Amino acid sequence: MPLKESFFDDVFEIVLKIPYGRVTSYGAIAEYLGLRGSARMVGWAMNASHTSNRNIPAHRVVNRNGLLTGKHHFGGPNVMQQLLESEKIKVKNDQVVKFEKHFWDPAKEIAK
DNA sequence: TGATTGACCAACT
DNA sequence: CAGTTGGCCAATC
Repeated sequence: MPLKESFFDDVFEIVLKIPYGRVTSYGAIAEYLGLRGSARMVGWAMNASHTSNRNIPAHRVVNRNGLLTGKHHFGGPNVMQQLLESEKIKVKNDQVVKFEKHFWDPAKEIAK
């Protein structure tokens, strides 16, 4: 088991562990990795997710406000919202409804 | 090789 | 209350 090849792989692992109908935030992932403050890197990882061989449900990752900041990176402005609504997650005004309810904290759920 | 930017967040002014 | 700054790491110019 090699060490972390890169910061992105760790992010992908976590994102892949997000259960159906749940969402998390960039900051939560970064913080779980002990990189609080580098939430921007999580965004970069998401940007690279589409190049990864794995299918990364990046639509389950939103900003701290539950806002779909990266919706434009899905190939379309509506794609992200559509994907979320497909998982019974309601999105209104580019924002996840009841975000706190759908919020999935890796630090608590993964329980390393 | 140095400077800039990037799907963020929190604190400070 | 809104705009600015600092912070973190990696990739692009």
